[in-house]
Amino acid sequence: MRAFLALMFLPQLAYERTMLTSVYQGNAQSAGNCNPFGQETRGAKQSAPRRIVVAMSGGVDSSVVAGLAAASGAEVIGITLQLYDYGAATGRKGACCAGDDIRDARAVADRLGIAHYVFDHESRFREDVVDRFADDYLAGRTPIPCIRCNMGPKFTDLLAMARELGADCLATGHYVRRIEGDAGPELHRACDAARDQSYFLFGTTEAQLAFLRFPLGDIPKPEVRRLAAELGLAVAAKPDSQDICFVPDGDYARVVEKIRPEGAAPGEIVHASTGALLGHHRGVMHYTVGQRRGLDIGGLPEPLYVTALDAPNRRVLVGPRAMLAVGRAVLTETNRIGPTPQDTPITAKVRSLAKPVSVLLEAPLGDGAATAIRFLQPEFGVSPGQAAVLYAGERVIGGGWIESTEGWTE
RNA sequence: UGGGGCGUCGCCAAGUGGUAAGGCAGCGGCUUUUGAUGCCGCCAUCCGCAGGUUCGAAUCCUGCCGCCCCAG
Repeated sequence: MRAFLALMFLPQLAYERTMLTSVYQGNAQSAGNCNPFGQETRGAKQSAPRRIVVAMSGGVDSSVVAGLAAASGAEVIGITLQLYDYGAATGRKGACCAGDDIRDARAVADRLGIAHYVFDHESRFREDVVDRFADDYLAGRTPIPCIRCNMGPKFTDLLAMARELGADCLATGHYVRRIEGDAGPELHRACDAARDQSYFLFGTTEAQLAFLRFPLGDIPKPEVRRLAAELGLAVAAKPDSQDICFVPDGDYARVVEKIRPEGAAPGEIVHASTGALLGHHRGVMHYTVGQRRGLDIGGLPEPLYVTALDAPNRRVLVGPRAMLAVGRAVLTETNRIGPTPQDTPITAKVRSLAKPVSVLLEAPLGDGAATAIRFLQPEFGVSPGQAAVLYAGERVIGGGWIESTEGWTE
């Protein structure tokens, strides 16, 4: 209510409120509800939340979520987790949750007239995300810290804080849709396909999903920026975050080496099929399956790609592109969201930027169990440590971590 | 030191008189809330060195240097 009053006294508010209202109505049409923060039960009476916690990273997206929450009339509490505090993060573009971003989040909260808390989450983030990130690379895997961050600091820790604060829900700026289905809340791809972030949220449990709200799932990104501008938020033109937030300049290897110096142990580059010694490398952590650049091996008629990493022996295995074709992948730590369809085709994404491809699921998902997927067409560049996210149409039905792969055979 | 062959960008390699292809590697950029892939751009004023012939040579001639093979 405080936020609502604050907005009311802003001079240009009349126009803003009209515009915001139209956004809600747009939501209502596409998602079957009239309040992006409420229980999205089809046709049922809405239970409007009275207290909303918004995860504020300091970026445009979560700032707009805070603005939408404030305009809904609920009491809004913005929370920013300070995840790391590298000096290099200050003033850097594309970062989040540190330095200037925390100040940006605070400024947005002030502008909206909502409460804002910053919690020091550095040690937890380091353990759950950064250290694990480094260890994965040392083990020859290619980690996705953004997914670990969503699963831990954001959807476990921050969500718990929200509950403790008596919130009715936790809203984030992820581009993904939460739709109330017959069997409970479902996770769907964002309307703005180019912005869809469902890949990074496969680990969301059903219990977490019940408490989460993603108001941006129905809104195209340009519209979000326009909303930010019309709300008078200073972050309206702030560059999108990209790369890994805790890696200052895209040089992730430097971060890994700082945490685990042994990651720089050199080794051999050998041909995956002939075993021939082709060169040397300066650490397995510099490579991932499917990678072409950085091998520094010339003189061949066609390029070489990394086909596998043999961490125990510190060897990088390489071969022609054809050797990257994968037919099956074993998944571990699987999560299931909603019912797994029995007669609907299942597709999988093995990386964020990829069209979903048809797969067969060999065993049930969920509860951390292991299973495997079989690709109907060869899939290239599948790396252990990455996530395989499964879809039934637009709905995320779960996913798991790629433990190992098998080559494609006809 | 008799015979033969070869020396063109980091690597492979086309080009045998008309003014240096291409591939690999590398570098830069685009794309991208993971790592990659992909795409685009850049990358030998110079062809082992020194002379000569010619309007003009990496391409012809001579010498030297280096490497390889065969023969000792």
